[in-house]
Amino acid sequence: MPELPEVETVRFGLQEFMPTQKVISATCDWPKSLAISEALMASKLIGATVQSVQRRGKLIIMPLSSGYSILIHLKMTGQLVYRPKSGRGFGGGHPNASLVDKLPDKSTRVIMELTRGTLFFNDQRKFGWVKLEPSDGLYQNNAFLKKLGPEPLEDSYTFEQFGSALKKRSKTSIKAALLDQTVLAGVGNIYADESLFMARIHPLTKVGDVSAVKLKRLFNAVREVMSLSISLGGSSDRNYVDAKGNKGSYLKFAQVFRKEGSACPNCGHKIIKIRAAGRGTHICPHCQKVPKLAG
DNA sequence: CACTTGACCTGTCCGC
DNA sequence: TGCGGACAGGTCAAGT
Repeated sequence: MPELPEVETVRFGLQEFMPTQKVISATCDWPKSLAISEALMASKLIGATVQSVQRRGKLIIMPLSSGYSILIHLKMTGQLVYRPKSGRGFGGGHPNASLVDKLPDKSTRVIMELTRGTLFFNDQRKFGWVKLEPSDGLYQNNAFLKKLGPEPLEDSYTFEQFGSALKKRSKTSIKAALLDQTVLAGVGNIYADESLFMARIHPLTKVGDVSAVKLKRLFNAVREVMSLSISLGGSSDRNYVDAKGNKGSYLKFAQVFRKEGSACPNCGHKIIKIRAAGRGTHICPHCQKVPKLAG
């Protein structure tokens, strides 16, 4: 579930704590979660200082003084939670003191000791990972970053970029195209469903059959939905929390996601759940209709 | 090449 | 109450 708004919320939280801290040690309970060789860890991670916390799509990037960058993908159930050493940072009164104090727990995969605190990478389903790659040329050399589409919330992102990326995917469903990280970066299942509802487009509509008016609506909807979610701290279903262990509140405002059986806020018809692009998909069958095929 | 499906995992929920 | 199976969803590999 961590999609762009959740990852951005995590990044924002970590940015407060991580820069200028030195990595003292890194240990893991599941080798795939910390995919860094012993030699690289010893020479480029331990003793290096974190310079900043960045995000590209759903990926967290932390450049180090060693010339390497820590890359972290949360995939579905990943959490990055920071705990300061006692007497600093959050203070005794912060609302998730109990959650943070319980770490590590059985889903903790990586523990990174820092100068002034500890970073926990928790990941119930073990799909996420922490890697280390050279900062120089990272965006050209990393296979994932190299083909990642534009950042939808950048001011420089245009409808023309959105439209031309979609032209190459005209035979696939609009939902599959939105989830394709090479079309645009950061949209996952929640925001795909929410923005398709906002734009009144059925998720199984072929990209080539979506009218120009609706495509423009969708372009705006993606940005609106994700901006709103960032302002609400993201979406917390089961697992997601931010760097301080706080949940996000966006799902309270969701119109269709996980709302099957309840009334559509636009027309009152019942929201239903279908399958599209291999994923559970939530629509209002009255507001979102597949266009009738000609002939 | 365009596109879809299965694998990677664990925890939860549902039906019997 | 226990057990099997479906499901959750980001990305890559493998398949059509």
